[in-house]
Amino acid sequence: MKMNERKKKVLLAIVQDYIQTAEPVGSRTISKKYNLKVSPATIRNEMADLEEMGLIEQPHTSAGRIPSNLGYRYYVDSLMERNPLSQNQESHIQNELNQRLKQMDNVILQTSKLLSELTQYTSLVDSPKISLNSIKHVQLVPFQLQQALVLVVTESGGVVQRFMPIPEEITADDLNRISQVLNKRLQGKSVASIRKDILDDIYSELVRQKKVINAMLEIVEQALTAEAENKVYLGGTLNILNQPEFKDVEKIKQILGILDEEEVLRNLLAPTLQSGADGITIKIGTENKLAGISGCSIITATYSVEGQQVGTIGLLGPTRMDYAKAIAVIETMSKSLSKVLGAMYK
Amino acid sequence: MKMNERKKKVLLAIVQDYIQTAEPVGSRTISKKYNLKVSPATIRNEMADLEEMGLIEQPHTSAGRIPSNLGYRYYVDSLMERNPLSQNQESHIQNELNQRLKQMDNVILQTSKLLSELTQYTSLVDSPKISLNSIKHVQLVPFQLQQALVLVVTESGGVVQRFMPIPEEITADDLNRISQVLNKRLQGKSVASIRKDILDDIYSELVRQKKVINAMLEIVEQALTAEAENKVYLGGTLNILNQPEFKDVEKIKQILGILDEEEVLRNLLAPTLQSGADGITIKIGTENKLAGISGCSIITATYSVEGQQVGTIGLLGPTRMDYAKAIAVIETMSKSLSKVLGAMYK
DNA sequence: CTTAGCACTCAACAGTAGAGAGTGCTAACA
DNA sequence: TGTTAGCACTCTCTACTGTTGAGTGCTAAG
Repeated sequence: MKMNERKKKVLLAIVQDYIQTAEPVGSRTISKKYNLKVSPATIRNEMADLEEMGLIEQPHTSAGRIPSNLGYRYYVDSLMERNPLSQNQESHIQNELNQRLKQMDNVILQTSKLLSELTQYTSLVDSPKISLNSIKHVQLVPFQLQQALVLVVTESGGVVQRFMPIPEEITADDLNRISQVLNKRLQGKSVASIRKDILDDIYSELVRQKKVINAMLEIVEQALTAEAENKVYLGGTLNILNQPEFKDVEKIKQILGILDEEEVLRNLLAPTLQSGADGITIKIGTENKLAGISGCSIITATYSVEGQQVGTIGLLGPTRMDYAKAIAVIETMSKSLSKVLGAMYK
Repeated sequence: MKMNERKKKVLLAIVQDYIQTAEPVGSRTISKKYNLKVSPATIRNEMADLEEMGLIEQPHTSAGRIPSNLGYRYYVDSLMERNPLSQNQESHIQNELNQRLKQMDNVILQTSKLLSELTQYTSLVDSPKISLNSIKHVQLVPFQLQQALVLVVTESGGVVQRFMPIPEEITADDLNRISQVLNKRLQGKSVASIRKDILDDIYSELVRQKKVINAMLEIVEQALTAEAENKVYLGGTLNILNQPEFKDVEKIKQILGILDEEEVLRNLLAPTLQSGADGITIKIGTENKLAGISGCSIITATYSVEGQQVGTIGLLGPTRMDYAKAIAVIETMSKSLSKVLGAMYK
């Protein structure tokens, strides 16, 4: 069976209409609304063919047709017009983003919010994983007897804090001195690159406090690897409840359960090999391995700093989502985000 | 109409049974299951009285009875046995809590998780608001040309970070010096108590950097008041979906919408005047002003450090919640939490 | 005061009928 | 050969109906 122009038009009409209405699309509707200039009967013939090809399906005998996963795929790959947002809309996003923030956490949070607001889908954004997460500043703050707060500021602007027990005999002054030495030696180094020679240097400068230093380095290492395991921000979680396909409490439970598990989200965002030239990946329906979201699609795009991909943003919606719009928005958004972050790291 | 012993027993039976089954309770059930030793007919008479008194109601003519809000209130105030958890269970909670954590954020988070796990309701915990949120340590970290990271550690162990622009001529050494001076002068002070004389001292020590210092103090102030506006942690948000009264998507949307707004949650937790001697407040059904949760009850308890109330923990469930258990758990939990926090602040 | 008996009410369920949407097939037409 | 009108058919959806069962309120007897 070959795909001719009219078949394409019919499929396009079905997908578009179904995306809009969430109702099966009948032959008459297509004939009238999308003026194909042929009668419903002809459309029906084409639809029978399309069904045979696996691109559309019938929920039940006397219903209209809805796109199959394959149908969406064909639509996304070949039919859909991918018109990027207009200059206007694009600069609107950039402005909005610029306006909303000052701080790292905030950039990500606001990106996520903006994404979900613009699309009415659920947005996922992971925080940038700056690969060379090296140390900018280390500080030991005396807290109470035998307890200190370890502060580590990373190159990426993140701050990690941990409490740490210290021996009684260490004074506040000691802590200060240790901080200074550590700073001198560790600044700009990534944890991985802290080698024995550096350690030896440190030890020789601070003979007495070897134990404290070791304990602390352990904490620093922990902290940095923990930070590297980046957080995923969610926006518009509840938007998904507005979709008619989620009228069932069981489904709601399932999807919200998934959104509650950060680990799972991280996997969802993990960009796939086959991401298009523009870094955009689209996973349709059952293409997602995860059972609970077989009725959903996920669109992801990566964002970068200085040409290096550092994170991913994504949109989660029903399989019947407005791909054209979602893609346009996410594309613009990833660009804007890259720009903002680029400026921050200068 | 007066409340006699038998009426109380009938009401108790109705409340308990309904809490368990979520089904209207009939006269026969009560007679059989709660062996009151009188016939259903007698029970029916009593029920008619109870209904007249507004303590129970009938969803429809031929259904059993369910407790009204007033009925729950009577139950909670006069009928319910408030047996605290056994030694065993109590120490279990304390252990569990001890085991789970090291760090402040963590204490609160884990408390919230534990609460919801134990009760299967949704838990709310606000982070402790240590009233004298004074400054423990201030640090300016040079970040890039003309940008520095301001770190403020508070007495409560919180760390706040902000970026801040700095004039070009200020060097890293300058920043260090400023940090040192500020630390000397500000340590132990709450923002409110930073008076002009302290400022003058600082200015006189750092004549050249007046502008930077002012900008920075502003940031510090902002940061601390922001931290004081404490975060509310949620646990088991989805538990509420397991309750049969939330089978309706609209209701789900409403309640989850509410749980999404931190501001609202803070209000829900705000302990009320009439909190009992033990610091436990119970709001039943429409006693909550907020429309969306008129079908829910909220139990809150305060927790304290060194005798001072510093925060609130709460449980949100359907009006038909297991008050006895919820109260017992929350009571124990607030004690445990106080203990853990007390130890942390020593 | 308690209880048995009884008529009554109402929700829930299953079954049925009719309407409406949409199809597939066939035969006629261009 | 492709297109179209016509028509029988299928299936969902809704409204209506009757039935069942739980539970009540009332009355009169114990």
